[in-house]
Amino acid sequence: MMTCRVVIYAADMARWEPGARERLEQAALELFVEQGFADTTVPQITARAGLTTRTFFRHFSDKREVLFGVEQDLPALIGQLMADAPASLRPMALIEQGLSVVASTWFEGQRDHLLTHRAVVATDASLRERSLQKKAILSAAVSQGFRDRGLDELTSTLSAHVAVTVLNVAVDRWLDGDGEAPLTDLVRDTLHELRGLLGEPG
Amino acid sequence: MMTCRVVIYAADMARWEPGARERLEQAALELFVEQGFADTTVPQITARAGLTTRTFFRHFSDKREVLFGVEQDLPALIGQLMADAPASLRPMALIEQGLSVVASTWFEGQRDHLLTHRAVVATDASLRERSLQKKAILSAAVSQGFRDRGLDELTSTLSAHVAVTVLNVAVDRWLDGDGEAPLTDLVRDTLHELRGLLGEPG
DNA sequence: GTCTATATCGCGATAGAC
DNA sequence: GTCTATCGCGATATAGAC
Repeated sequence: MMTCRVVIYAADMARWEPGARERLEQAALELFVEQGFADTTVPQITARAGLTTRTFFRHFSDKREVLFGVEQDLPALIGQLMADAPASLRPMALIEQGLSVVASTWFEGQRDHLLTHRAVVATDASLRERSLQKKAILSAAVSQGFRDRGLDELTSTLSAHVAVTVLNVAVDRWLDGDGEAPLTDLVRDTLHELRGLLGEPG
Repeated sequence: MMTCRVVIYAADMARWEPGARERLEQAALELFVEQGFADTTVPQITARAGLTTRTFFRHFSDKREVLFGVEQDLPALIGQLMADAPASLRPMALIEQGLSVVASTWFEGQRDHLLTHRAVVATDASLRERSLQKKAILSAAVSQGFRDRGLDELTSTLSAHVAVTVLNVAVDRWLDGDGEAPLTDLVRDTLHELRGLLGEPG
């Protein structure tokens, strides 16, 4: 058995410590780093968090989801961002500007945590799969944002793919690098590279 | 790879009815259409195919995978296609040409089956997730193909994303439409739209 | 081919917040 | 009182071990 952080649940105390969800997320991440995702059971996670197995599944639809709780707000935030932008902005201008904002408000300062997170996700196929789903959800939100701005279906879909791809590629470059270059610069550069690629004769 | 299947069964093929894999795929698809993916158990599938549960998991790593057996060869085929193409072809030219070939050799004639397949996948979140993984595998293969042609990491990654996105969007348009327009035309048009989008000022 | 772990989820009871 | 979070028990199917 590992260290069971048996946090005091004395009779006179409140029945539950607050922040069950956060405790589950932290306990899970710790255990995944220590022993791997597949070798960690949900009962182990809940034991460390001082909760029961049943409670885990009320907070997270499955074992993988405990690693992606933070990303849940990103689609809504981006939707807001897109709705607030001037209606006159053309798609590519909105993408460039929006990604810059997201890079500096959402990702900046999270590099260490993202490195840990990415390393854990990389170890397991089912986690990589879930990670892809999160990106698809983001893409769908961006696409919806474009449609709400009056763009047609096709342009919205393609614009969303461009935006999410550029962001993902830029984030990966950011994490692979030494952390010196700001993510915003890498976003701009990645977008520039993509433009150059598409501009070539074909 | 599934080469192990061939090796194991080759020695004593007569003992088994041939086409176990195909029977499992067909039985599964039928049952998924009839009662839904989640409400269909692996024992139900194997019962219809006249096999045991254990056999199912020898052929498919999990229940979802039975729907994606066909896509298994696509990455290798595309890798071959890219290796055979003239070294002088620029990335975008290769994409345009390669997608045209794939559209006419791989997808053409499969529209009805793809419609059924897409409808089943759309009903279940875990299937949509697996579908995304297949697309990511394809993207990785394309990216590798570009790297093998001497392109740098970034260009390869972006080119692969462009190729796979254009193909996926075009296929979706093809399936959504009335089937009159050939997929190759939709691929060309989708690529043209993407070019126009990226060419805009930003 | 058999056996088993454990992910996942339905149900009823309970405890505290409001 | 209602509402929500938690617990405890139990059932089933997937998926992997032997």
